Amino acid sequence: MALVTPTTLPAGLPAERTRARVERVALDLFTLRGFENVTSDEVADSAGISRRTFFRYYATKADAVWGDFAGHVARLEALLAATDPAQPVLASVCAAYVEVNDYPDTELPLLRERMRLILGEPALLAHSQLRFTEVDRVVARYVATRTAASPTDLVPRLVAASTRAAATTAFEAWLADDRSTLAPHLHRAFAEMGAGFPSLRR
Amino acid sequence: MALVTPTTLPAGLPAERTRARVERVALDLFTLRGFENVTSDEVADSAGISRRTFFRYYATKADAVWGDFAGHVARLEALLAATDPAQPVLASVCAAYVEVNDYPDTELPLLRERMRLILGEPALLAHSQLRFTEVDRVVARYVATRTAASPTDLVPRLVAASTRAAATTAFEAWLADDRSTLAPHLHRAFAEMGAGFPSLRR
DNA sequence: ACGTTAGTGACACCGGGTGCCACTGGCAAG
DNA sequence: CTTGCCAGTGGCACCCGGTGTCACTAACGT
Repeated sequence: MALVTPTTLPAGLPAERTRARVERVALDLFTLRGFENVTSDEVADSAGISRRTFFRYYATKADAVWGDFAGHVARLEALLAATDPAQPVLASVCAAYVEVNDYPDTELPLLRERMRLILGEPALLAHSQLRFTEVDRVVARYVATRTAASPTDLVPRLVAASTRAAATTAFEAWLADDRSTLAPHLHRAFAEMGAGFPSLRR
Repeated sequence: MALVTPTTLPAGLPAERTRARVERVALDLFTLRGFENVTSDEVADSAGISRRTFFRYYATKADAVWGDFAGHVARLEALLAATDPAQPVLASVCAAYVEVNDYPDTELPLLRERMRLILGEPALLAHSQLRFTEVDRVVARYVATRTAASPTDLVPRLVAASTRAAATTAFEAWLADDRSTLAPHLHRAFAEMGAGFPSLRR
């Protein structure tokens, strides 16, 4: 059959890096021709798997874009859990956001491609709401424990929702400028918000 | 045929209140059995129109839940445009949010049903992101003009995203307590955020 | 009486997503 | 080695949301 990368897989066990390959193919196709203009059939074919198998890997066409987002959320949760209790709550959340998004340089192009799709393609933007809800729950839980409140109370939810909004906005600003790095935008957004938007007190 | 509310419509001109009837039927069915468990066929049938016509009224099954949201956004925009320039920017945005959501008591049950669906049903929550983006653009434009910035700059976007996050959180808190009114939650959320979350400075 | 026009419903079609089943290969037990 | 189990796969049929097309019908102006 194939010498290096088999296009047709053996029907029995899957190749080890199938997921990674599918995600690369999906990202490239979506970036090239737009999320809505690429059918899941095409992605599956290009990755050398059947449509049925594609939907066993990813519950949704959109999910193929997100990579290991559950791991991302888990990392954030771990960072929050390991926070110094002496640090103010809001600062802890912002710091955790910054740290969890501190990717090595080699992964930055991939991250850009991913986020450009997620924030730029309407269908993916809509889907993102569902994914970000997981983040919000983690943050709200943390704030709740730190302030002896319930995760469903207004303040924990509010902190979760607004820090996430700030992070998303920072991402947009980052994407808008190809030469910039993410961290400064995150810091600026969090600083602005944490100080009650001092730059427009008039 | 029917004496009061014809189930089958004349093929020529539509009944005047068709849209209103469809929306009521849709809201009730979705609330009763869940958004995903009701097909657009059922909604159309129950409203006495064909599926095709349903999708001419609403681009999406989800859109049937939103009523005249474009009008809502337009009202918000008008409120912002009519704001006293002496008032601080952030305060103007918050005040506009409060005022545009000041519904008469008679419409409150409807609003609750609507928002409970939108924030509670995953598919509708995802869809909401697309609708809320319209709001964000309006708010960002206003902040941009007030601060002599571009609507795509970080601060205008940030203000839009975070005030909207605060408003959404207030809605959630309102929905969680059947006996409460919306305005106090909005005020609390905006006050918390505008002051940089003073309740967790530790 | 006539053509125009807006709105309607029926039909066929596409694409995302799912349930079901048959198959294939690896692996452990005999 | 053979047998049987098992996870992962692909094919198929199906459901549902959404769209393009077309024929029809009622209201309206001329």
